[in-house]
Amino acid sequence: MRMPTTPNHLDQTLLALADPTRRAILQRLSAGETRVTELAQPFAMSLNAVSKHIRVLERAKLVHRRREGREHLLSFTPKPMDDVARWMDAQRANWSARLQALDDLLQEEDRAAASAPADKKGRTR
Amino acid sequence: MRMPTTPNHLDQTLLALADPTRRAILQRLSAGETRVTELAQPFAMSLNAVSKHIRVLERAKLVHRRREGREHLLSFTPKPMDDVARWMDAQRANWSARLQALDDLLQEEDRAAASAPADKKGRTR
DNA sequence: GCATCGTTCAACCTCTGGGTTGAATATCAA
DNA sequence: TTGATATTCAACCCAGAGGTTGAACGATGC
Repeated sequence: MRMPTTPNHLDQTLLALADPTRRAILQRLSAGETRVTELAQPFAMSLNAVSKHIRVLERAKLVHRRREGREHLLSFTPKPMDDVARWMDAQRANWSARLQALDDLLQEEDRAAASAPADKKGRTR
Repeated sequence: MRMPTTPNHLDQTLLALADPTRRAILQRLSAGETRVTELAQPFAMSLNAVSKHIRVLERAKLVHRRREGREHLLSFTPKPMDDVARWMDAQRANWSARLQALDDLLQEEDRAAASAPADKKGRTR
């Protein structure tokens, strides 16, 4: 039925980043403000296609557009990437916490086994 | 013409992460190995849909599957996320390096202006 | 005014993503 | 064997992504 679930910030940021053209654009922009045409120049695709990519990046708030006469100057905005970084850090913290807990548990068992050496079914490790 | 450009690792990882269901799956998995059905249980969608999400995560090598009888046990694999983190760090380093350079330049100009106070056209800031 | 430049809008195409349902496959339990 | 359980495969639907081309539109420069 395809509910109209509004995609959240992480969705849009990650989606925007999941394309090599758009990552290249960001890379270029992190070196400084750039016009649309200039930005499109190195790519083997129409200007229109690049324009669309830029809109995706804007939607994700990864780039900001400043109009100056007929030129549109794009610049990189790092904040959404910070949010992604935070999510990933939390995720990895979770993960390593669990590994640590597992490790603690194993050491606990080892100690228990050592103090009761009659136990036959030893864990292989 | 739709060239068959094979998507690289970053593409697949970021694409896999750009969906709330899949992020939730990873979150669950970072707490430990889980069966497919158990994993699907909290979601308001068919088991099949979740199965597809899992395949996307596998393609991105974010989860690993271990068969045990008829059960498939999924576990989280953090490496691809490390790669993403590295890319983002590089990106942000780039960005702040440029800001720093800009800042240095401005201070340089300020010093020049101070040592030649006759200059009329002062930068407004 | 008029041509040109920088950019987007609109329409279209094809491929993929996320979802469905129904059937197939493999394992377990009796 | 037979039936239940865990999971995928296959076919389909619809919306959206990524690309194209052609036209429109607002600044700029004679």
